[in-house]
Amino acid sequence: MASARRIGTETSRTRARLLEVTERLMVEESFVAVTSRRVANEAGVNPALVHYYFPTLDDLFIAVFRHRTERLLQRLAEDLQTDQPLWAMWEYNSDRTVSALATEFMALANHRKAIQAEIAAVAERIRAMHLRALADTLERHGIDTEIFAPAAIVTLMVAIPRSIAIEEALGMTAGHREVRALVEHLLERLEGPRRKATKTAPGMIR
Amino acid sequence: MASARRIGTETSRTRARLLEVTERLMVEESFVAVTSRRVANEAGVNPALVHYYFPTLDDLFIAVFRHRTERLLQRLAEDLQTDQPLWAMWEYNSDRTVSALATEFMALANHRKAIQAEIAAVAERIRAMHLRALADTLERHGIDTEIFAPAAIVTLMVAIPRSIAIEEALGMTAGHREVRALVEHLLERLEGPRRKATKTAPGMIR
DNA sequence: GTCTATACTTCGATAGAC
DNA sequence: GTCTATCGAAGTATAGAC
Repeated sequence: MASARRIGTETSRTRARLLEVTERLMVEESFVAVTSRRVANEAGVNPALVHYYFPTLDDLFIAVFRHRTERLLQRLAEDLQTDQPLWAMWEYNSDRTVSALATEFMALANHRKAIQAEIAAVAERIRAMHLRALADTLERHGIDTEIFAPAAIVTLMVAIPRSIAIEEALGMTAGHREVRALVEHLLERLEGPRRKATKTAPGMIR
Repeated sequence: MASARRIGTETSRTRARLLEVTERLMVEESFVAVTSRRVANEAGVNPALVHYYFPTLDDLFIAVFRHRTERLLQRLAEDLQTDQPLWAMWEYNSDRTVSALATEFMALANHRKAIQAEIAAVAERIRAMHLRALADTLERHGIDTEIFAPAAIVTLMVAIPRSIAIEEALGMTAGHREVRALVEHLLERLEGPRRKATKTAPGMIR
């Protein structure tokens, strides 16, 4: 019997609030801002309570990651089951909250190895989902998949909006409008104009 | 008279060593690993000495940034003065040390506002250099600059290798080879095969 | 479920001796 | 130029009262 330490239930409202606060801190500031004291203050509770629900900070970070990931994977799976998977990827990854969180978690993984494996696994899983949704799309549109390999397209649909988001957070703007115009021009040529009412999610870049 | 605190000279060998160690820590671990104690240990000196050369950690980070930036801007300026500026941008940004440092400094800027302005300014300056070098290249090659705007191309030449570098640090590999092949195929069509002996700098990704 | 109290660690920074 | 010594702040984490 190692430890009889108590841990709060997963359905607690307070626990949910701690997750919210942590995620917000990561998006608005950085993962460095996430400390048990800071999270507790923002949530209006005592610091010790953070450790009651999440024994270590790694536990807290991983809980936030899983909580977010579940919702996102679900939404993404639905989005990809249309005839415009490329448009869906592009919009999904252009969501400001999505890209900001992804960036912070990747930076976090650089110095918390316990988290690295989990993040990489989910990222690869998302990439696989993307690839599957794109499997026949390119051939159907008569693309030379020798050069424009599906794996390359998928990687670009993530890489481009993520880099742009990072630069925007820094206050840079040069070239962003032009890149978006270029990509969307190509998407239109491939999949036609974006149909579906783009319910601009909160956190959308523009 | 606010403070008569002493500060070490800029030509000191110890100071240079502290800069080296800090940069290495940022590349190999993360900016979070940079503490006065850690830097001092790695450099084999006393922690107080770090504060002798760099009164605050912000001073240290900014010194590293400027030191690196000077060398890189110089190298970049030379590289761009050829007839293969796109190839030069691509290789420059594919340098592992360059992209890792850029990423860390951007993450650092997220929670040290004193540093944000300086980083953004240099980043915009580099982008402007890129743009200038590319000004006539695209038209000369008969590219439709209405769609393939120079600003978009430049942004992509930075965004793509940087995102790939971040993913690689995480242990991801999917799609990277294919993206490189695609981009380099397009670069060949535009500027011909890469000439110049690519003196693969230390830190090059592959 | 929440808080008080507290142990322990690490960090940034400074004064002053050598 | 470098080190010893030290302060105060902030961090993680735990035990135990309520």
